[in-house]
This record gives sequence, C-alpha cells and structure tokens, in this order.
Amino acid sequence: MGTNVQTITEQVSLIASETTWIEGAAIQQLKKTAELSGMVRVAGMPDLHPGRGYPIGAAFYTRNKIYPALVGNDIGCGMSLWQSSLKVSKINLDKFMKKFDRVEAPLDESWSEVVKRRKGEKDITTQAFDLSLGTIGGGNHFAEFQAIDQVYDAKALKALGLDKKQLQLLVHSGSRGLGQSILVEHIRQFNHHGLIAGSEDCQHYMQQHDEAVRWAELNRELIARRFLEAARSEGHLVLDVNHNLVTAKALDNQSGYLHRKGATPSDLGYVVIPGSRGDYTYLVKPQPSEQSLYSLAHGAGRKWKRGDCQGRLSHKYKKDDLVKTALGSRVICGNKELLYDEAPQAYKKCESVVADMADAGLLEVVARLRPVLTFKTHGDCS
DNA sequence: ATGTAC
Repeated sequence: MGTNVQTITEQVSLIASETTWIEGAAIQQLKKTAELSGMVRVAGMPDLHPGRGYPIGAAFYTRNKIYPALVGNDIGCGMSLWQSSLKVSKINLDKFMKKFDRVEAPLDESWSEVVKRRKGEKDITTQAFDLSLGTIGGGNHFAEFQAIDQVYDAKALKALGLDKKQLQLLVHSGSRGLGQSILVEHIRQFNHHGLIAGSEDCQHYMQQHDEAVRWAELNRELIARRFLEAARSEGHLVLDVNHNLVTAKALDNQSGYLHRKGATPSDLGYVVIPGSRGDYTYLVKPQPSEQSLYSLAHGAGRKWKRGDCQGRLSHKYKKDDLVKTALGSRVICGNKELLYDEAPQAYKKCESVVADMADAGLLEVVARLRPVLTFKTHGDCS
C-alpha cells in the first residue's frame, strides 16, 4: 500500500492523508455500503462526504449485481472543459459579467437544428426533458470561465491543445430531470435491492442509464456552446468526463461493475479536479490504479453540510462579500441559499485534495487554473 | 441532485 491509502476494512479503502478531514458519517456510509450483497471493494476518495444514505466521492465495485441508487439521481453528471477563443488579457470583468443575461432559459429556436442533429448523432430518443437541455441546474453545478495560472507540464498542456493566453470554460452539470426520473422509477419498482447483472431489468436500467449519460454529455456541450456564444467566442472541447455512472470493468480477470458516485475515472486520460468557485481547479494526468478503483476525487469535497452554510457564514460574509472571491474572480449567483451553500469556505482546499492523490501516486498535476467568472444562476434576488 | 414536497 502506498502512502495516503488507508485500509478501513478488508474491503474498504480510503485515499486520504491522516490529516485530511473526512466526516465520520461518510466513513460509516462507506462501510455500510460495503455490506451490500455482491459488493467486492469500496474506495473512498479524499473528497468523500456523506450523501443521502450512500456517500459521495467514492467508487464501488460489484460482481453479479448493480445498484442504481449508488449512482444516484444525477446519472452522467460530470465536467467538461472547453478552450475559448477569448484572450485572458482582454477580459474586462465588469463588462464580461453582463454578457450572460440569457443563459438559463430553455434554448430558443435558433438551437433546434443543432439540438436535433446532436441528439441523433448521440442516439438520444427521449424528448421528455428537451426543455432542460442546455441548462445548468442547481446545487453544485456551474459554468466557470478560468485562466491557466500555473503550468507544471507544458508538454501535456500542448498535447491537449491548450494555450495559456486563452480563457477556458469549465462546465459542471448532468442529466437534470431525466436521470432523476430514471432513478425514481427504478426505486419505485425495486427499492434498494439492486439488480442482478444480465437480467432483463438490469439491461433495461443500463439502457436508460447509458442514454442519460449521453444526454448529460450533450447537456454540457450545449451549455458550453451557449455560454461561448453569449461571450461572442468560438471554442473547442478539450475533455469531458463523467463522475456519476456505472460501467462494466474487469478486475483480476473477472468481470464486474464499477459504480462511481462523485468519483472521476482515472483510466480515461486527462481530467480536471475543480475547486469550488473561488478556489483553483487542477488539470491532472491520472495514473490508473486498482488501489483507487481507477478513480479520483471529483472535486474539493464538502466540509460543511448544505443548509448549515448560511448560519456559519452570514455573520462574517454578506451577499456582496461572496460575489467577489479571494482570487479576484466574480460569482453570478442570485440565489442566496446557493450563494452560501456553495461558498468556497464550505469546501476543503482543492490543493490538499489533489496533494493527497499525488502523494498516493494517483496523478501528476499538469496545470492550475484560476477562476475568472463563476455562473450559478441569476436566481430570485439578483 | 430535482420542469423542487406535504
């Protein structure tokens, strides 16, 4: 075992240094999840925190069964990084912020052709949630313009087609109401018992799951395209990685299923580990490892529960204090609850989470990106 | 997390 790989039980490991704060409740959930039938191994990431019954920031490996509830409602949620054609040096923040007045409504008619074409190309037939396509949603979802602030591996940066002078766009969103509807219907039918791998019910779930993953990818693409258009910019996709999904994966020459809930794949090339708005994002080169179930943290990880944050912060920080950050970036968030719940103070430092994984030999840092403008929502009190 | 619940 390398450093920063803690053994909780025979089945359960945790990627974190001894000094990284992990809530006890999250470890309890991790151990509880390991007791599910068919569970082989569970790995917690350094951003592990409690969820509703199951923890967030973890990978779960099963044989013979899959557990849709472990993936959760936001099937296909992930991170998409685009490079814009805008020069960082040309950005006037006060002016720039005003460009994003119309990025929350359903996509208008001017998008219908590209939506139709891309849905076809991605074999997405469901129409029930078309109105949500191209919208960010709530919670920890965002669209954030960033500047490459430190380069540690210039070769890798170049291989990705990234230019330090260009403004980048990071999109965090998922399958909106579609994934939710799939999970709700599944739980109504099967509760939390999971599905026998290969069964008809399992195949049916996987078919819906896979479509929701493709829908979430298209959603991020459309969000990026509409933000780039609003910024009067061109752009190209650099990477897109899902952190909520279940996929077939062979381990020890035996087939099985790798569930990821807030866990970024480390076996698919470069990924980003985002800090909460007001903190740095890290572009990293993963080193695939079975020790972490081929996964990495999907972010900095919550330190404080949603709902607790306003009480903990409002004595010290008013609304106006939270829309400008210590790194000089701006935040558009007209929803007061979200403004507090997603404040950088509510999260761990991304640097420490990344360092835990680097020290465990799970990644090498390519570059550090600093936030420029984080868009959450115009909300109800902007 | 959620075209946000009783």
